[in-house]
Order: sequence, then structure tokens, then C-alpha cells
Amino acid sequence: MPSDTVIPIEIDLITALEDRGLRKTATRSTIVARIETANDAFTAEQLCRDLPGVGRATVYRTIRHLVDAGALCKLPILDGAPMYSIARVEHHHHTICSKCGTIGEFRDSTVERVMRSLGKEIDGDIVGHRMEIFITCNRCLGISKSGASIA
Amino acid sequence: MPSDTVIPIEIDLITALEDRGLRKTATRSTIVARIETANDAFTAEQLCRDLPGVGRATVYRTIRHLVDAGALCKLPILDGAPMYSIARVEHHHHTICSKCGTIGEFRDSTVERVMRSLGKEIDGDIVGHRMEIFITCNRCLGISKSGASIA
DNA sequence: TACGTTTCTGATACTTGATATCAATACGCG
DNA sequence: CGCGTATTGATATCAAGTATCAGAAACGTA
Repeated sequence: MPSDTVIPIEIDLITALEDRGLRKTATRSTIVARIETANDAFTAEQLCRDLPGVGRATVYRTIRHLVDAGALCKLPILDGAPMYSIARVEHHHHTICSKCGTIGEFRDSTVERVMRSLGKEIDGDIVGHRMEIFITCNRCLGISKSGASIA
Repeated sequence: MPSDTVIPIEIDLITALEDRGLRKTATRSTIVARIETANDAFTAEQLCRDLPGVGRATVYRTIRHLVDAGALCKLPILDGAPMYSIARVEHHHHTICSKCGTIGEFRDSTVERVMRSLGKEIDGDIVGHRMEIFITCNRCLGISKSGASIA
């Protein structure tokens, strides 16, 4: 039942930038449009490839701005270049398929509760946390265990 | 009471390499000695700097071998180059001071229990997990709140 | 111990991700 | 419209990490 708990809080990325005193430009709109239509996490290099008219420097700068604004979240990475996705939910964690690298999201209040109880054992003030669950996703399971319930 | 739960299982790193069919060489002994005397996590570049007689390629290769052998663990990173530390304990997580970047270790069975209960919500088979707690460490707290209980 | 095969080493060149520079351009307020 | 400031992007540069490959070292064997 609690499977579709991801609440898509649509953040207007351009607004997020403007709120930080940054100008609304054609280039930024292009980048942001590309990001907003992405369902999945992406790397900076992917954006560069998809937006050949836009300079690398600008892509990297814009991503940094969006992360600083809290509109993008820098995802855990298995290896290689960091990935980003729109920060749609208040606080969540990520699943990473160790076969195909696909990144998913989940939320669970238990994790947050554990964090609070952990406070006493930790040698300092907790300011945040991050959890990554490595999985073999259903699709990859379907591929290896040939004959499962995936198209 | 459960503060000193870190059990230092001394792993002989050279043995770990030999078990994988790799030769015992002077260079590897040098690298391993440096790693074994390190109390803290380190980066590949740090090793290169500390061992000027050893080639970069060899340092990087040896680290990879040790990680593959399970003798080193690749740590979560805040930003920049990945860090490594000796895999002393069976399973643990890391604290990262967001001021000074110092990495610490902790274990807590609650986290493992949560993982198990999380299984049903996750869209695949869980094969592992990783948790990072971002803190302001006591030392940094002592520096900012001048007059605290740290030397 | 000497030998030969195999592995290892490290200087170098290269790849890739990301940042710095800076002249030309675009924004947006008055 | 026109000006000051922010933005852009080609390019150079930086940094982490890998590929290459000739020479050196390990180690089983005799």
C-alpha cells in the first residue's frame, strides 16, 4: 500500500534560480526545460550532449546553482560522474541497482526515527544523513531469472 | 556504553593480496605498510604524495586490488576524490564532518533492522546498503563555540 | 643457484570530468 | 532606449584516474 508515497512537489526550477537573485535567461530556460522533462537522474555530461548549443561551462554552472538552491539533489553514485535529479520530495533516500545503475527513490519514516535515536552515539551534532540501498532491480531480476513477470 | 564497539579485526593486507594469487613484492609491501599505519581514511593521491618512490599507476592498481579483495572499503565522499579505509569491522557506517571532512565509523543494529523491514517497500532485491551521517564533529563545535570542552 | 616464464612496475601519454578566464553578449531596470 | 551588470561559451587549464609497454622483479623448477 505505501508504494506510491512519492509526492511530486513540482518545483519551478527557474523560479528557484530567480529567488536567488539570478537572471532568467534563454540559456537557463533551455537547460531547465531539459531537466524538467527528464524522468530519470542525469549527469552533467548527459545534459551537455543533449544540449549541443549550450556551453559546458554554463551547464555545470547552472547545475551548481540549482543544487545550491535546493532544487536539484546530487545523487549517490555507484562510480563515475555524480548524478542529479529534481528534488521533488521533502526528504528521501535512493535505491541503486547494482546491475544496471538505475536510481530510484523511497521514503521511510523509520529511517528518520533511527537517526534521532542515534544522536547520543554520535560524536558531534547531526546535521543530515543519507542512505543508499543497493538492489538488484526487478527488471534485472527478470533478465537473469529468465521467465519472470516483466515485459 | 556501546561507544567502543569497533572491533579491530586486523587484516593482513598482503595476505589478502596473496590469497588472490597476486605476488608479494617490495612495492606492495611499502604501500600496504603506509596504509596499515594510517589511522584515518586516505585518498589515492595522499598515498602517492606520501610514497614518492612509488608510481601513481601502482598505487591506484594496488588500491583497486585491495578493494576487490574486500580488505579496503571505499568510503562515502562529500565531494572530490574517493577515500579508503581498512575494512576492520564486519559492517558499519560513516560519519562525515561537514566542516572539516573528517570521517568516522559507527555501527548500530537498528539500522540493520530497518533494512530488513524495508524489504517489502523496495522494488527489487536488496543486496546492500550504506548510510552516511553528516555531522559537525566535536572538535569543530569546540572551535566555533569557543569555550567548549575540547583541548 | 641459475633459468625461464609470468607478473609487476613506473614513466609517460591519454581520457574524462570539471573549473578558470575573459571578450562578447544578453538582461532588465529606469 | 540605453546603460550597468550578469551571463555566456570557446578555450585553456586542472585533476583524478587509466592504458601502454619496455624493463625489472618474483618464483617455481631443475
